[in-house]
Amino acid sequence: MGIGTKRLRPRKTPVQARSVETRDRILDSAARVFSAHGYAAGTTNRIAAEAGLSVGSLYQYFPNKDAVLVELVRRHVADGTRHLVDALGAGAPGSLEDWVGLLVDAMIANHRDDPGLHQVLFEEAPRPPELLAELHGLEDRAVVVVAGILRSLPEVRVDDIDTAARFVVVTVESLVHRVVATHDPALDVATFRDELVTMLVRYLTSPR
Amino acid sequence: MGIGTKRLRPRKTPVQARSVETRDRILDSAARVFSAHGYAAGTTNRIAAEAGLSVGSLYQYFPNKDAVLVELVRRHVADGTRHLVDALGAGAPGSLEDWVGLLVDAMIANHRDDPGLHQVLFEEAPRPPELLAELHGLEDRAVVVVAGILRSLPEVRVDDIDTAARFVVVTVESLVHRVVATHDPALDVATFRDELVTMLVRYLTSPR
Amino acid sequence: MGIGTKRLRPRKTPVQARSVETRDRILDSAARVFSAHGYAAGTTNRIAAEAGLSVGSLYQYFPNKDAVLVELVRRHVADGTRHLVDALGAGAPGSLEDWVGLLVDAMIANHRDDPGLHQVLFEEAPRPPELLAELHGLEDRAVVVVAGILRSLPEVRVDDIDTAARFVVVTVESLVHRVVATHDPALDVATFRDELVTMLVRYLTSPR
Amino acid sequence: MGIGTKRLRPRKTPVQARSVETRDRILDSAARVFSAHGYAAGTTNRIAAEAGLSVGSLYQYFPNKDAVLVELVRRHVADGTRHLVDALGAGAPGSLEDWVGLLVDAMIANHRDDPGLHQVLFEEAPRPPELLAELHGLEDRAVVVVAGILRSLPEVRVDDIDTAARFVVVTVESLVHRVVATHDPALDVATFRDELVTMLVRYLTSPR
DNA sequence: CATGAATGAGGGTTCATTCAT
DNA sequence: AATGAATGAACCCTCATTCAT
Repeated sequence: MGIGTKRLRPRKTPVQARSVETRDRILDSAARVFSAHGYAAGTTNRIAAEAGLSVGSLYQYFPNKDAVLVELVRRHVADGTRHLVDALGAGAPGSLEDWVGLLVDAMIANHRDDPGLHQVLFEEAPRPPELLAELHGLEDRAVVVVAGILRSLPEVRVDDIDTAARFVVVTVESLVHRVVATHDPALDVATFRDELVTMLVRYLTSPR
Repeated sequence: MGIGTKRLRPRKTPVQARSVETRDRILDSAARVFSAHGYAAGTTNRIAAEAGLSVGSLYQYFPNKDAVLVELVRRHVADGTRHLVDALGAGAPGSLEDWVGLLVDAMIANHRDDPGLHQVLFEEAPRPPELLAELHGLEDRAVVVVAGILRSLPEVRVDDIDTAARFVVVTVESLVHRVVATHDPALDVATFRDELVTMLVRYLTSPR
Repeated sequence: MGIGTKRLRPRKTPVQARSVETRDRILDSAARVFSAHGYAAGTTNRIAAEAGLSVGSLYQYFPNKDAVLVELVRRHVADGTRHLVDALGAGAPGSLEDWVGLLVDAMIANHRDDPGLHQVLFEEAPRPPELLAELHGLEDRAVVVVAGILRSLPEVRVDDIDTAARFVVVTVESLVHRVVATHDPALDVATFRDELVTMLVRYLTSPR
Repeated sequence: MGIGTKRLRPRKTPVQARSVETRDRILDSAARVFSAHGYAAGTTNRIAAEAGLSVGSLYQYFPNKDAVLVELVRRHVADGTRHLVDALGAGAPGSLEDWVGLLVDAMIANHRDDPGLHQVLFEEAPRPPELLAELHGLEDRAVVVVAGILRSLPEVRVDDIDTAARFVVVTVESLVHRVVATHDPALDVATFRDELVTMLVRYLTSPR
């Protein structure tokens, strides 16, 4: 399901430690190369060279260029998820504002790691359907978590918590992406963060 | 002014009706081709063929592929601006909610024309600095307009109207883009629109 | 003979004054364009534009680009011949050294008119066989003239006057071309001229 | 040094025997193709095909078409230099006439290898400034060598040996080029050679 | 497993030439 | 005669992918 297509499945399931390490090295250099040169100019030769390998070797770990991309996205998403889980799962922050702040900060952190790479991965590069499906799945999980939190907070007053949760997730993701990726000189990240938190809190607590 | 670089300036300034028409036909087919195949696969030959011309003719109207793209963006932006001006300038809608609704609807209309094209134009394709500058200029103008409206409405309560105006503009743009471009099965456009309006109204009117 | 090929014959024999004038205008601009941009970058469109015409009109006076080139060479050669005839036919200069000086100076004058054009015409551009034949014919005529002069001068002592005459013609042409066309910083034209005259005089007068 | 521009530097410095061989094969076929078709019609595809390779391979050894040309010129010049050094360095030929004959013969040999190629290389094709500079350097070195020889010969009587040496070098080069490259039916190479030697000897030995 | 030379389809772009007006 | 838009073959070059070693 999803990633089952033969075209994108890794050629070998890495069981030996050495293989895993090489695979990761390739992904790391792919990240650097894409981030620095963009998707189109991120050639497989460049990636291999950056990893200290020959192209041939790269093709023993990934069936084609897109597979590298997909794996990169997957890794990036996993990192993001970990950021979020770590942040939200750390303890009971108390107020809604605290929760929302946590959410926004985690998302910002996630994008800040490497804005260039993020832009390539989520805008410039072609995203095969299996990737989109996976991203939607991730969004769904995030919505579930957020909905759970919202339900636990008495100050939250919305008609439909699930809808609100999804809207919050999408909003945070889109806006953070927009602000970190675009280098908008008119928008300072700190004040942006505060306005975003304010907006979301008001959205979730205003009386009908 | 703006895109003054020789590299991207249209090759002939069309004065005769025939030329203008051909130019537009090229842009129309470019829109269709980019939308259907993406930027990289949208070859100049394909665009020309789709327009019922030969490549050579395309290059009599545009100095290179990127210039076609730039012109397309510019046309798209002009359309969007017209949408907005028409909507906001039509009359005095009265309440803040009406105004915000107008803004959101205009933006949705703008994206709905051709979501695929929008995605190519603003994400996938390379955007030369001139274009980015122009887009920032557009955003600035929108912020000025919105700030003017906010200032005229007594129910608006924010610390800094300019910051709020920019935040509103960016939010509407980003979220509408996200929802219309991405085919998120879990997000219905109608309810999304209502939630967005609600959120913005609350953001702008809640007591501090 | 020679220029009889259909491919290069001018499309119309210009009988009306207007036509002749336009033809010349085209050749003039071709000269300017070739000289400034080289043969490859001297496009027919550029030539026509420089002449204040459309490409279509150019093709009513010349069947193709090469025909323009050929005509240009022919004109250039005719000018050169006139230079030479004027110089050598002016009167009786007397000594061999005077004659040789005249020959060399005429050749230098001929090249100096437009070194860039000369280089394009005689090096860079493709020279169809009919052109080569014509140039050889020109050389032959020059050899005859020079041989006549040599024969009339008592100080000339060579075994075979015809061979010597041809050798002189070729030498003058080649060396002048070389020095004027190439911008050799180590070779001053004035001293070069003197050395050349000296060399030729010695060649023609030394005792066996 | 010399051709330092990135644009023309060979793509890989060949260290393995295989690579060197392929590189040479490409240059050889480039020589054949340029010689037969001229520069403009000597397409990279044709060159690659003639070498039994695909275009892609050609571009692994040379960054662009001009780089092939430059390398060809350099090789040609190196061959010529070797010809000359071998000839002049072989021993003490004795008389001035012997020396001059050696020089002329070496130059003829150099051009005879492939007259067509020579014409393309030094006339038709675009010569980047780096190349011109290098050629001037070569000329300078030749002038130094010739001047040294002239100085050692008592029969030489000229005012300025350096000027004379340069004049001799330029003359030999230009005339040999002219005669070998042009297929002048009226000029037999053997008699041309004798006349040239005669002329130079007289130039260098006649009493003032 | 690794290497890197080789492949070749395909892309952007130019320009001599034609032809409808 | 003149125009200039239109044509399209041909060019240079790139890069994902393969394969002999």
